[in-house]
Amino acid sequence: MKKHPAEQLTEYLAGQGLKSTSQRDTILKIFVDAGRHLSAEELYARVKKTHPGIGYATVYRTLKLLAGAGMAEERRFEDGFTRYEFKAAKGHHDHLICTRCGEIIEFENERIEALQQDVARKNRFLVKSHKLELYGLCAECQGKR
Amino acid sequence: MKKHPAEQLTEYLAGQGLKSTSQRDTILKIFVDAGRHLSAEELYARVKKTHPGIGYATVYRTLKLLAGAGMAEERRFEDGFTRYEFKAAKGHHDHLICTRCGEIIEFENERIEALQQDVARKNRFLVKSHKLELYGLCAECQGKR
DNA sequence: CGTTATATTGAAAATGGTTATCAATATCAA
DNA sequence: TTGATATTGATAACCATTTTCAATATAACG
Repeated sequence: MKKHPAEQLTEYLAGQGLKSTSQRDTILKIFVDAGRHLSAEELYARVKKTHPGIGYATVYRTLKLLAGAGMAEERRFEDGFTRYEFKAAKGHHDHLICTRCGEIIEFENERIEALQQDVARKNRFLVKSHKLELYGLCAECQGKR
Repeated sequence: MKKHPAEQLTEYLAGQGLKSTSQRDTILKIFVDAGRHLSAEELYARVKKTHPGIGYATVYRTLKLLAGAGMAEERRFEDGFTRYEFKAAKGHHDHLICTRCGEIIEFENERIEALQQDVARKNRFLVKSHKLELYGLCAECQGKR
């Protein structure tokens, strides 16, 4: 049975001998509700609106914590920004990134994954993870000049 | 007729109304000779050995310049380091990256590229560039614990 | 319940890679 | 040569992210 993110976090903290705090719960909730691909700064901005008392560092720390707990993934896109993505139980996926408006579209393609394994095999390489990003213009932005 | 990198750079500089300098020539030569995937810091270290007078900033600036000239490509890998890759006339390729020893193996696979286009088409996305990186252990490192 | 050891917090300082500043210098067209 | 200007080296500035540290909150224990 799948648990709420909040419970997941609580269990993780207990298991690690760490403590539950209202800040962590708050940040997690806002992170999950916000959708995906948030930078620490963006998340902090959202947190600040309803919880002005929470500090910048705590947002950063919590994001790292969530990554450690396997609940968030840290991603560096080619534009230089590091963003975090909430990691539900859903499978691996890759990204289409619009370089004009910043939109990020997710996709998965198991044939590509299979071919990646072929490549790895030929190089006697053991793949642990991968990253595939296609940069260009989304449908919207192709019309604009 | 293909030109030496040095000539390429000279032509680019002249075309842009910029000036040729011994520092730029030196840095370019060392960059090209060094192989690929150098960080600015690594390149600076090599430059310093034979040309202690050349400054840190000049290495950074020259790398940016080369990127602007289309002679180098800036790449951010997931480990957080930005590296530059000398860009010869050779086609696009992707990377296998060993997370233990840092080795970087290049590969190309046109079937993967074709599938990427399929994905893009389905999303009405116009791909300008892409990045595919497989992280894991190289043959060497799989043996070690 | 209080107590207590210790994890966490917020604010601010520190860090690390990269870029900007600036006076001195080199380049190149005239 | 000269002169306008691009470039350089040293250093300060930047900016996102981390670390530090004293104050505070948490959770286990008595």
